[in-house]
Amino acid sequence: MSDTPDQNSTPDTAPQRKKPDRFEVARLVKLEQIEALGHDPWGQRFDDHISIKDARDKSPDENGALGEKVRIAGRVMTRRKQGKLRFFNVKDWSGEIQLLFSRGDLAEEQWSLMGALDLGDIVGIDGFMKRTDSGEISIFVETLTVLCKSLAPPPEKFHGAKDIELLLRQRYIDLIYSEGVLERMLKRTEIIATVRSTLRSNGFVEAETPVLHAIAGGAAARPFTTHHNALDINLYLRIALELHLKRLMVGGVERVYEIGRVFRNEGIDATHNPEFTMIEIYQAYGNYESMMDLTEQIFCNCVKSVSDSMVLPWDDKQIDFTAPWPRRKYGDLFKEHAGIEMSDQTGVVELAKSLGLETAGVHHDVLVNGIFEEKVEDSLVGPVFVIDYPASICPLTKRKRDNPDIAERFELFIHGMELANAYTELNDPRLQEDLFLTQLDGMSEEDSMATMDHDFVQALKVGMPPAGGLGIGIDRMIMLMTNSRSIRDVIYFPLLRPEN
RNA sequence: GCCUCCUUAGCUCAAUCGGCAGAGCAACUGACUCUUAAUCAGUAGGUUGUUGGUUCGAUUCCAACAGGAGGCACCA
Repeated sequence: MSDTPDQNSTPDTAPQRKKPDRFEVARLVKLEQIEALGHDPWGQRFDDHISIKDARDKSPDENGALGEKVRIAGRVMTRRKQGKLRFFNVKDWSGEIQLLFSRGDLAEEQWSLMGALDLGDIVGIDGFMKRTDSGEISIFVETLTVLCKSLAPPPEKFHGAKDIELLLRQRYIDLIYSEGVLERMLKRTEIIATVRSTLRSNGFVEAETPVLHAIAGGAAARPFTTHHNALDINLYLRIALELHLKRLMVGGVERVYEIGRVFRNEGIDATHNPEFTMIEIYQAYGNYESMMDLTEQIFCNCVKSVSDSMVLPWDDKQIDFTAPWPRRKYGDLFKEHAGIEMSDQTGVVELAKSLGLETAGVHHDVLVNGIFEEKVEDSLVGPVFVIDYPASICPLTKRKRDNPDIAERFELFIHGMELANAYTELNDPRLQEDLFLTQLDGMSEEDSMATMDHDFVQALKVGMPPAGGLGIGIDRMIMLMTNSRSIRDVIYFPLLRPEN
């Protein structure tokens, strides 16, 4: 390797500097103008500025009046010329404000510097609060500081960028120029902070468990696989947080949760991204009913953190989060919507066939659940807890003491979407071992969670207290609380196929 | 993985029943001291996603490929 590579011998395959387009060329000219005026086009530390929102609050009330001196920083969004007056709109993450440059009042050098600004540049401003003659809250600029030259042109100023692919690939464009995108993502942060504070106030501690798993357990999903070179072993990206958190409960961490990314190698659509954020929460000496209470508390606190009302808009509908939420038995809902008892062996097979489900050699409860998903889930407006699932499809769940065919499990549904899944956790190691070995008829290995994890069984043998466990799909929860139709609206960088 | 649809200037969109590809914004040049998506006048800006095919001629028709959207399947 040479420190002074011969540029003439650069092979064609070497990465090349991208040639500036005509827009970049025009902006580079401005950049040189800024440098020629003795300014740094890339800016420096800019202390003691206030948010644009706070600046706006300092505005004088009377049109034409000059107010107090302020310092702000932000990105140039729009620009209007009116002879020797120039108006700029500048935005930071708190809001937007108009700047007013006056040729007659500004130093000649400053006027030239302003002339080298482009849409998208980031500027620091010292000036006086002012209301213009038409009443617009503005800053009458005294000193302009260039903080960052933008070399790429912004999207169309009125319609903005509309191309979904562009907005997702260049999410920063979406954040800057699409109405409400940044605000929505900041709400996400606020909601997750509220989840944490709610759990903290209930005595839960946060843990970090491995992302790389030797056995991808705790849920039914196809995992991503990877390889560790030094150990020469294949590993899986986790599909759930469950089994490690339960090991922690064995270890005496009595109230524990993790907010973490999990990975499932499945299809992508409005409610599925290959990597998504889950929270799983475990409470020793609780059960699924205590987890329902906790679920309500978490959701309600989160709603309060982003809204004044417990009723949030959802498309042309609404969601009323006011607790308590109904708790409906799986079997009752099944009978209500399917018209038959779920214990009706022949009836279930006939109904499954009429719905086009494969029935040959398929376990009764698998058919029941297939029918439930077809006939019931979409009609669950909620919020509603569906409780008491068929035990055979719940291999990590404690059975009801008086009925081993029913598992103490609930799922939370809102507008047909599954938001949470919770159990009274199975802590009988011998039953757990049996269930890991049980391959339900008609279920693939991936679907059945029947992956033996001897170490987890060993942990249960050491002894896990009776407990409630709860998992919530954080992205979906945020979708509901921000009226977002797609999971990609609440994830900064959803997965896209790479270009080229 | 399967089906249908989409891809035109930096952005938002037109148009071509197969015959020189057009606007607005943005850019550039001027005029304008209270404007606020859009003042006025002018200039420039295109391998119509890529590669083939049909044709005198393809941006338009056909095929393959790439990326995207919706639906199905899978899943939370």
